[in-house]
Amino acid sequence: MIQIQNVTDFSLKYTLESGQSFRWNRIDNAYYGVVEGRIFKISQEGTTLCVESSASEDENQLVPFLRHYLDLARDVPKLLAEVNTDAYMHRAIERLWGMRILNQEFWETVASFILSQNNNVARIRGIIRRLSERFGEPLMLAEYADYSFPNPDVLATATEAELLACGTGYRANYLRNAAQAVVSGELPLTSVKQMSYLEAKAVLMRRDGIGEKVADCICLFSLGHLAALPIDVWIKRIFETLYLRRRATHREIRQFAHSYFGDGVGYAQQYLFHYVHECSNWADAEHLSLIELE
DNA sequence: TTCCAGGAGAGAG
DNA sequence: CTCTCTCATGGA
Repeated sequence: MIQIQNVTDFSLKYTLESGQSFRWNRIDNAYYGVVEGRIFKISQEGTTLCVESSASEDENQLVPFLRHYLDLARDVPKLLAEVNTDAYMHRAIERLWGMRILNQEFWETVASFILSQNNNVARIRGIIRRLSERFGEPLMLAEYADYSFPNPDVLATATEAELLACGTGYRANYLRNAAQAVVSGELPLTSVKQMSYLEAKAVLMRRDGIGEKVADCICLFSLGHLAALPIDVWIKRIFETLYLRRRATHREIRQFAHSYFGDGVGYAQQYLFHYVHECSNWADAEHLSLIELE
């Protein structure tokens, strides 16, 4: 067991349970998940993270890897201070203090958010679990068993029936086409990782099944582009009712959000998104009464 | 039964 | 450009 000390302004719970990763399971006080081919067991005690890995890696490999994955090197208090611009953001930041944006493996994030469209988190998790069981490699950490996320070449040769059996629904061909594009080099993952936010987003959106919202999720949750702003129905609703107080196009929301929150808009978005889900009675908040929009 | 879920694409206007 | 309809699936 390896410890990561002096981890301040970090919440393992909010980071792993805020809908950016679909691979973590909480058992008692610990989170089990598969990241890039090995199982991690992570628990947080104050400012200490206790980590176990199914791979035989020493502290000098594991700690830098997880610090990057969990975004621990970022000055989050400074970033949050910059987007703490109103009472509502203040509440979200206070409530979810320490939530960070993960830096997840690129291909898994591409595939996961292709599957996320018109879907809910519980079902997305189930689909990804079944895909991993069916097409991934088995892994063990003590008594805990899981599977690696399947590589593009495996999914590229899967039949539609096999993908449908995992519950992908009509997204099966989107997933397989993306996998084939990675294999063929049409979607060059390593070079996309080097691109700017807007370049990477444009390349991703050339794939069938990746629109603006999914591309932004990939850019934000995998590539570290904090200027990315995934606009789903809830983020749209928040900006329309709380900030703009009128119906607005995605373009208008995007423009407002960038001028209002600045470069850390992606982080701000994640706090807003998770806050409305954590507080399911968000409409009851006295300052956020639902406004009738024509 | 209908509605909804971290949407996207095709078609019409 | 915007609006509308449909897509597969399962839980509420």
